[in-house]
Amino acid sequence: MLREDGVMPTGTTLSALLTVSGGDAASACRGFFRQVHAHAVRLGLCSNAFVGSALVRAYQRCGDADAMFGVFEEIDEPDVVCWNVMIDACARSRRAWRAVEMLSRMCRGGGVADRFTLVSILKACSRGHDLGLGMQLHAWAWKIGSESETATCNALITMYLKCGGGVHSAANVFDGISEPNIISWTAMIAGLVQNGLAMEAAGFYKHMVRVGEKENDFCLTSVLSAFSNLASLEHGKMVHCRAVKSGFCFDTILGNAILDMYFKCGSSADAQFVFGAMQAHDVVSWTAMVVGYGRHGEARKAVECFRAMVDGGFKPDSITFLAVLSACSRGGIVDEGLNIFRCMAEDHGIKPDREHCACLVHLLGHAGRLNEAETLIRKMELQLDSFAWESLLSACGIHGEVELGKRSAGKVMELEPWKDGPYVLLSNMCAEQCQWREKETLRGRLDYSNVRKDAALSWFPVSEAN
DNA sequence: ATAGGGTTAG
Repeated sequence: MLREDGVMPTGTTLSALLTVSGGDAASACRGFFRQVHAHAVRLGLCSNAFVGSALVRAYQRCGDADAMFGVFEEIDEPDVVCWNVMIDACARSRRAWRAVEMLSRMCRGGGVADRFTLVSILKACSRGHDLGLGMQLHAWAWKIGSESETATCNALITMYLKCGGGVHSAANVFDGISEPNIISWTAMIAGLVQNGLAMEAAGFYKHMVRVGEKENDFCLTSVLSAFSNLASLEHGKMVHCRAVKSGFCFDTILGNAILDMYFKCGSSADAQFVFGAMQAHDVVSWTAMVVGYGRHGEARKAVECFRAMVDGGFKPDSITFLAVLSACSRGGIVDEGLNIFRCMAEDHGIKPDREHCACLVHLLGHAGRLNEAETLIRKMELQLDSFAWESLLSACGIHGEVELGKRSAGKVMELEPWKDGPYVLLSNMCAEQCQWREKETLRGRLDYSNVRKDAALSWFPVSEAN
């Protein structure tokens, strides 16, 4: 409209345009942001601090890091707000340490960091798991007198709980907040769950409800992960009810957490119901369904779900593929699994990593297609990793394939000589095939090398990973 | 006129 009337937009107009069209689907706004950027270039407004910082924020929101750094460098004299916007954008990006680099550039240039800068650097610190830096930042908070300020404390709590600084330090910060808000409570609950303290997190939530703090969708998502970890269907259902009552249940992220909770608490029917009732799905929703069915041994349903997802135009990512492959592997659906593995690179452009390959080796191995499994490992150049070879070795044990078993065991011994597994598995295989002399040789090698078979403890809980 | 804290999938 402005352009049609012959009126020239100013910097104010442009920065307003960039901030108005924000919200959730910022990646869809990329084209629009570029148009505004082009106008700014034409009008010579890129050096303007307001336009520049709005452009940085816009490109950060749609995930275009290159453009983000590009527009920042065009700003003439970045003020503290420009630096803060840029530092925060870095902290949210995949390369969080860039935030710290930016901070030092800012200080070298004579800029003075403030409490907004501090919060962003804390965020970067949490993502980088740097407790040492985090504690220095805590000291800095005291220095500038924001040690009991809510936003600063919230960021400090997250930092302590994500960087392994101990629950006690986080709780201390929480107790020192003059006015804790819902974010403070959520930071504690989420952090406790992440530290394996789901019971404490649940207790914290109860306490929060008792003091009358009003929960929101973010908070309920964290609470759900606590009850999922506790496999407490009853409490999970209660949270689901609260989400429905408060109208939060239309949120996709919360819906994902609810259906995940139902799977983890053993009710795939409820999970399916929630999935059906959700207003919108994303990749996470679909992946959670595939994962859930797979865990419940419903491999067919997992595959159907995967197919429906692709047909519906959703783009599966590497986690989705791992989920569907592992469902096939557990359910013994060999050819379907092979097909999906093939289309992963060919149709979806996702390069299989070691876990995908290990999954497929397991799938082929257990179906007795041992040579195909060996070919796969060699083709994928996974020699540097013994994981796939171990999987093949155990399949050889099941199918009595001594020769291939020896080759696989040899690979494991070569790559990770400290492991006792291959010696034990192989010697048992030789015993079953009555190759007694080989068995004794192997046992002898086990004794001479530094490898010792761990003593078996019949009462010791065996973890799934072994 | 531009800025802050918390969330989901193996």
